[in-house]
Amino acid sequence: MTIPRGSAPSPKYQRLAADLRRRIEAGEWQGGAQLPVEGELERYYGVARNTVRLAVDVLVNEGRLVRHQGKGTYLRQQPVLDHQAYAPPRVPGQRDPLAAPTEVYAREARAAGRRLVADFEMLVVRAREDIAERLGLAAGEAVVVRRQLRLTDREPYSIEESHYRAGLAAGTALMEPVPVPGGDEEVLAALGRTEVGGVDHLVARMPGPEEAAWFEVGPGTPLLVQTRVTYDRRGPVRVIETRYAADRCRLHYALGDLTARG
Amino acid sequence: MTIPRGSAPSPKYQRLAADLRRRIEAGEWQGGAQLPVEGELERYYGVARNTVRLAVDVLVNEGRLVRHQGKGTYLRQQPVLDHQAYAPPRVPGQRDPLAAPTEVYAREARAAGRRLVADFEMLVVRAREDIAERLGLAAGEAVVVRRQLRLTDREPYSIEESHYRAGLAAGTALMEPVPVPGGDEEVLAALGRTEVGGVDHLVARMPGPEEAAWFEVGPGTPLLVQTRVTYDRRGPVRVIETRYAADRCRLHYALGDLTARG
DNA sequence: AAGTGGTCTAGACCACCTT
DNA sequence: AGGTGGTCTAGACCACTTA
Repeated sequence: MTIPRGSAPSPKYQRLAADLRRRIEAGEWQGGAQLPVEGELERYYGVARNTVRLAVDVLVNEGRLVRHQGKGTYLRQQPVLDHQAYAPPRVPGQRDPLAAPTEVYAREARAAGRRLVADFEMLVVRAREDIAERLGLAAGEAVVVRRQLRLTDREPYSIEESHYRAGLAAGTALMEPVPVPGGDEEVLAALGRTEVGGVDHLVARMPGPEEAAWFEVGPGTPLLVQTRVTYDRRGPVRVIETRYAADRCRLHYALGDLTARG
Repeated sequence: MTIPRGSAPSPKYQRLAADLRRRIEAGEWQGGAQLPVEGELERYYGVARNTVRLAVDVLVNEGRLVRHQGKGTYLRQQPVLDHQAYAPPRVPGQRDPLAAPTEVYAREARAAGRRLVADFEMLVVRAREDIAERLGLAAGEAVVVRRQLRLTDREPYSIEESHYRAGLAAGTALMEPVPVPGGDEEVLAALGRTEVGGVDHLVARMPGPEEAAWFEVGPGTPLLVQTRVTYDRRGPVRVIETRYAADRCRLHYALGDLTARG
């Protein structure tokens, strides 16, 4: 047994995890480098293979390592893509859009030297309970969901879903299973329902199995979920829920008076 | 082997996890109820104990279950506490504070029927690289960190750290190891450095070992990290980094024109 | 003392990737 | 073919909680 005994946690696999964490932070392996294979760690630390795996599990769940079957265990590297979630209007009184058209994401990706593509889906479903409540609907009422699935350089990035009351979308381009060229805002404006205000709710949580599969994330990567309710004078217009793989994104909000700096 | 074979994932422990997930979602166990003990699952599904543990690991990492040594495995329940991270001024031209004094958190907790308490620490350290950059400092320059450790009903809730350039804090109440009664904003105002604008950066990530220990979270609970840089006309004033246990909080941002609704 | 989850071992075989 | 991580077993003992 060659594992350093820190003070507190006695379990062997935790001390092993702590030692690997220390070596990682000391920069022993750089970039997306491969760690020693399990057999080597087994011999080096003089423990059973399952103990090595328990230790590596800890670091995988912390988001530091990633395992690739048949290849090895690697340091994870995380290039993030920033997204401006909101900025107040530059000219007072002028309205900034509360929804970012795909073009905004594409521009942000381009600025980072990456290419963004998006798939589109339209579906009609019973509203989830929290969505119904925010739209002021009865539980189980139908909503139109317009979904954008975004990838940067083939890497899954976000799922954005706009939820509309079925009666609002009926008979408009919002029922078409294709994106509206100028963005859904254009349709809403034509309906006299221009969004002037909104509220964002932000939470982080671990993905469920379907989400983990779509985002291609294992344990150790949470989702960042942004839920925006937009309003006009008549009430709520839509709920936009956007889920991001948290290791690939950072959301920005500009606040207050920005003529200062920002 | 009594585990239902879904279609895709053949590994036994994954099918077992999927079946437990299904039973959880079907409401077989409610509230913070205890699941069958490992030995019982072992017999019921006809697998080895380690296989049961692998399956339960999956659900723990998804944040659905929590294990208590010597007691059992339980459904996790998550009462969240909402926090208004920002709202634009109600009267145009009037300034809303960009930092929420402890009193705001206390009021939000009270509204949820909980009691909030906070510990305070002041320390002088070399600035982290990203903090230095945002404050416009050279790498390794000293900063004053004023830290609020907040708990609701003894449950760890958030760690908020305000970072000030050492030269700014020198000779002021910001150097005192106690909270400023009216909030640090009062001191800044007296220095002629009233914050008028800011930018928030939001990310989610898994906690490191110290963070997991302080927040009393195991695997399956990410952190939500809010980093706010505030400005006045002369430049950046401070960086406020707030870390929340993501299962205990939800951040709100009010956007645009709120006279509409919200 | 009994019951629960936590740790650890030793070994087997499988699935995937590279050569 | 050989190496890597992935799965699974069977059994042992430890640590913590409750009665």
